[in-house]
Amino acid sequence: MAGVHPSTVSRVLRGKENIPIPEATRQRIKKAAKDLKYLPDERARALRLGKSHTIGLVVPDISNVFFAEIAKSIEIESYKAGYTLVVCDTNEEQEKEVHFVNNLISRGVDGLIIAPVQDSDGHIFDLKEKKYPFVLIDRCFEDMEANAIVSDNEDAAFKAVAYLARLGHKRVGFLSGRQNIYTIRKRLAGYKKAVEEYNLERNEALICGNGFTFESGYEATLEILSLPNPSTALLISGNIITLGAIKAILEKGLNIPDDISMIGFTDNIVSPYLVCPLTTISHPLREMGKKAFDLLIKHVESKDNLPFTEEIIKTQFHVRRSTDRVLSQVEAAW
Amino acid sequence: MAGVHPSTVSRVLRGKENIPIPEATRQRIKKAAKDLKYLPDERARALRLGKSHTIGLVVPDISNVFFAEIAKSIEIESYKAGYTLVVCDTNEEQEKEVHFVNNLISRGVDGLIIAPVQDSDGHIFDLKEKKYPFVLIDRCFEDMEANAIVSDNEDAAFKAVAYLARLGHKRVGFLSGRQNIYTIRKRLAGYKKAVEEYNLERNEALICGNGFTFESGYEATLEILSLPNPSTALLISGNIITLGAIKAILEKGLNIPDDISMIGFTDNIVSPYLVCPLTTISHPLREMGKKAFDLLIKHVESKDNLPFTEEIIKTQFHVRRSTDRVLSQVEAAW
DNA sequence: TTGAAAGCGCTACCAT
DNA sequence: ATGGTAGCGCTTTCAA
Repeated sequence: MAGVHPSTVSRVLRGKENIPIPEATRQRIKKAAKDLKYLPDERARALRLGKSHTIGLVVPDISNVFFAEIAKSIEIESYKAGYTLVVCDTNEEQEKEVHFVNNLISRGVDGLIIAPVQDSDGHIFDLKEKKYPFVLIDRCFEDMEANAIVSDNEDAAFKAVAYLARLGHKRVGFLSGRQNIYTIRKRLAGYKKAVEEYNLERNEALICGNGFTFESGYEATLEILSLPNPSTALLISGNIITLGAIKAILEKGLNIPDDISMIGFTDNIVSPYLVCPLTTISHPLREMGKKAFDLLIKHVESKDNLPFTEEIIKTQFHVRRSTDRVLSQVEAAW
Repeated sequence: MAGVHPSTVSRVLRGKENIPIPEATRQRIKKAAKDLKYLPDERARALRLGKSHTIGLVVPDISNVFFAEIAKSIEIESYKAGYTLVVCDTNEEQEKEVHFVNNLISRGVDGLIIAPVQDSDGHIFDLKEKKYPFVLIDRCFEDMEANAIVSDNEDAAFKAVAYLARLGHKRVGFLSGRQNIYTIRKRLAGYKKAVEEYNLERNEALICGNGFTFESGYEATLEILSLPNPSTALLISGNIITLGAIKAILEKGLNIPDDISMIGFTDNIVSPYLVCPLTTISHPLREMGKKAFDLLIKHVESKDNLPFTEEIIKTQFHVRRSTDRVLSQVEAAW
């Protein structure tokens, strides 16, 4: 339409200012592009250039605010950096994760951020072998060296149980999510350490649940409350589980926190406004997302083989009391 | 590696069973593919085939459970149908939306589902002009014929206010989100209609707020509570806003629902477990997501120009009382 | 039964 | 200052 060769169009439209092209031609081409509402075909560019300026994010549940927050911060960072983010939701299903990882590679994303399901790791080892840039977030594999941004689950669980112990609790229940993933194993380790150190009741029946759904939280809580000696406090590993637990507690006619104390392992915007203000462990999700993105891009844009980076981020402890609905933030340092 | 021509490999790997290729060759090729961990380059395929089996979803805030639920259901449907979903979060910024829509088209998605920011619509008209398949979800443009799946906001708002009127309220506040979008305009219309019909106090100051953030909910509520005659009930247009409103109400030392009643315009999994169980209007988000996906795919896979479909989905009214934390679902039919 | 060639849209390189 | 050409990886058509 501008009467010039495609290569010339290409040069003008990507603003190669250093190439000598008369202003007249430039304008003609730009006008034509505008009139035609021309959009470059990014597939073709990616094919030609070997770079897509796209990264993939694979999370187990985008409808859980925990991962939605992470996704949001990574989205914001990618936009700023001129990358497009592709988000995939595995629904905690290993098969879907493998599918998505392969699919994303197939479509030429420059790198991946993954919160893995952790029922298997072969596909992740494949990524390493191919030297494909990727960063694990929230969950990592302890027997695998890889880029990872995780939070300090063990320490947080320890401090939470210690806090309950100091309030006088002797039987603390632990509502776990899926037990074979990194975060839960770490939290369980911290829980057990505190149980030892504070000489609380050791009872496997107090460790209950195996899933991140509302129902599993509800049922696990009912189990614990039906014990001959039910726990007087609960440490709860997830946003949605917490709601199931509340339902069970209320149905049993119990009061929170008079009859049973709760600490939630993830904080979110509703925590202060629940039935009873919920004391929580807060994960700096936005920060984790940003760090994961920055780390990934560093690897994507570097020519050399950078060494892997693993960062464990400190959590914070938010004490919330029913007497005050005002959020008070206590440093986890005690 | 299998000693055959790429075209033969292509034929085998995509299971063109009708093409006569000896089983021996087939096995050789499949083995080689497996050993090499070969993954087809979807960019190249898309380029060649003119079809990417990818659809794009553009939402204003993925960290809001409202859109996260929609995203989740669309994700599930696409996976089942063999499509990959690309989710983009515009953060309610028009500029980002235009960027994402163009970007998605550039990368050859087969169709788009959009919950638009609605500060402008030129880029949407462009889609229509190019006959690009797309479906609007949750928010549509009243002066534009297009595929759309929305819920019955006006009716829902009317019934909610009517419900409050029947409880004896005379001054009902309306906490709106961004006022220039479809959903809010419709809700406002329903609100005003009920105010007329039930002869409630007409006062523009009772309509307050312009944003979907926690802060805007907080501040709008403070404004309403600071009126000479504060409202005795609130209709609240959003998940996050609701939390800001609760904060404001509690800070004022008021009790929910004794001093002030609340109805939330979106229901979610935490609604029953807030400070006071929240009566809500529930949008069938999963159903809306599925309908939007099915409609989009119908258009994507049809050769002809199908007529546009606009569907308005009924909402439901969930009455929740502080005396019972058990969810009681009342048909919106009364 | 398989290979060769063309082309999807783009851009880097080499010519002119 | 611009045009031609090749090739990214794939699939389809035609040829053998």
